Amino acid sequence: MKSYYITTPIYYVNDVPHIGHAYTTLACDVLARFKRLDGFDVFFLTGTDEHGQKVEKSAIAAGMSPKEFTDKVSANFRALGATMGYSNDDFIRTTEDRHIRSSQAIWQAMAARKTPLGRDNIYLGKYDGWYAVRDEAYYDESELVTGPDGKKRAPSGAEVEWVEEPSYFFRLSDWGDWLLAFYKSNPDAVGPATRLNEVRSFVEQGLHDLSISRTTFGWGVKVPGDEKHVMYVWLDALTNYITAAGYPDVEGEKFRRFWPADLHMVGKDIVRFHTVYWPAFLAAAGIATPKRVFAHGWWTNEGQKISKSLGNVIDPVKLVEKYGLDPVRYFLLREVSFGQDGDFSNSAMVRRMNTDLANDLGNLAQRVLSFVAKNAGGEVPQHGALADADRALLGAAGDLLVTIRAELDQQAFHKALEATFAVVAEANRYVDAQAPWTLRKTDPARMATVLYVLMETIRLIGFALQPFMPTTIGRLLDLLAVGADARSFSHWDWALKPGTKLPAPSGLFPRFVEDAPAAKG
RNA sequence: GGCGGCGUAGCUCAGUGGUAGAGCAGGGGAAUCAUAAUCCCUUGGUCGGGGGUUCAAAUCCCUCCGCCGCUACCA
Repeated sequence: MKSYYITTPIYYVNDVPHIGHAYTTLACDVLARFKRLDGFDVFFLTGTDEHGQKVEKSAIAAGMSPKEFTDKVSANFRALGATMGYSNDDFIRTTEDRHIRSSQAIWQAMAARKTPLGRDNIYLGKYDGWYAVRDEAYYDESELVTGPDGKKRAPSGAEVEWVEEPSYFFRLSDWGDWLLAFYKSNPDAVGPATRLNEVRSFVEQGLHDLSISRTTFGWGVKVPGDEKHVMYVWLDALTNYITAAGYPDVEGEKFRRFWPADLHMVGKDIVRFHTVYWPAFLAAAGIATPKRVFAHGWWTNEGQKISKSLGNVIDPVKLVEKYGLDPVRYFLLREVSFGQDGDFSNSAMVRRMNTDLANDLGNLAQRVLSFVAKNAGGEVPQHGALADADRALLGAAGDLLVTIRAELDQQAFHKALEATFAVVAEANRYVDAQAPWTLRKTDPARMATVLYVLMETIRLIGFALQPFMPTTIGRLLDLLAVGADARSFSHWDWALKPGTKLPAPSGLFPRFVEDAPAAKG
């Protein structure tokens, strides 16, 4: 059985879950569900990133130990998973023992090996720079401004001071040529293509060595052999992807089956960590690199950039409460070309719900199924010989699997949905052209064939949409009396059996009607 | 500043040399199985401005204008 390993980033516990987190994991969930239906042995991973100075400080501020704090906030992300219907197979936390072992192991593997230029991958140096205590951040000399009092200040206005601390470094500067060769021989390693261009030009500028340890705080993975240091959060965080695959047990069945990962899904803000640092870390440790990293875009809210200070953060839980889970899942992956930025607006959401889901798909199912219930005895109709129009429609529906498989392998969710809804539209045209309400009087046998063709088409549409809207489509397949054991793509060509008793039809995608503006007073 | 991308119908976008396209929105009609849903027809663009190459350019080249992304160690 072919394997498929897909990951979300691990989410930083200092954040409150928002639409961005929900979106990334949703995209992975759809791919994971699709691959399972398509016969793959899927490993779908998400989790939380729990180390670092900010977490330590937040815990103190909340009057908790870091462990208590992270237990609490990590649970918020698990809760989001339940709300959104995610099907992840594992949920990793970087504070787990398995991950600490794994992080220390990759450090040692990197330390034991040489760069392409024959030098040590890791060396002890000192990390220095202009540090703003207020901002808890380092600034480059070029960013600083000197005030009238002669003091250097950060762009934020905070005073900076020159600080030095001992730090281990990763000799990233030796890996530039290797990375460029990597991109060249693996053009699919980074998507969309525009991100690959950016990353390549970044690497072409030349790479600096990377500080990979800190001594100024303690909430992290201890550096093996020098416990005054904790590992740089990104090295720790990225390593989660191999931890969950069983690292350092590289001979284990799980690691051999799932590593290298098929896809790391990320937001566009963390492309560099995943396409420069991560491959370099892995190569330095002698571990295979992931097959693909895909970066999606950001959402705006009613045309406005989303920010905490504007107070327009989108809470996915509220969206689901208002519009329902499956419509939200559909909208997020249909509305924008995946990889691009997109805008969330109430009007666009409602338009998708009512036009695509209620009018086109929901009404197609309803008009066909209720017609069958009333005029075909409430069972799968017995079909006769197929006419050209029948074969055309069934052919279009049958082709969907090949189409959406190809689109989803390129993370083109919107195109997969577009292709599927083109068949929905074709089916609606077919209903009008065949007019079963007329055939009922003139040619009942032909009517039965038409209804059968429509039911089969709806079954295939449902199959294609299962990963996107699992709950509602599950109900649709129930209405078609497709057994739970007959819904994987190995049953794509399976056909409905005439005479099968059908349950009473019921609506699947209600129209969304805005609440009437509440009368004041 | 450097590198890259974008600017096509009211809106969102497809279209990389050969008589301008889709969806939604707008207008008209048909049908009546259905969640007043569906189906058909239709209005609408000097393809950001200018110049050039070519028998022919949204599509190639130059230039100008506007917008956006990246340009390192916060997750």
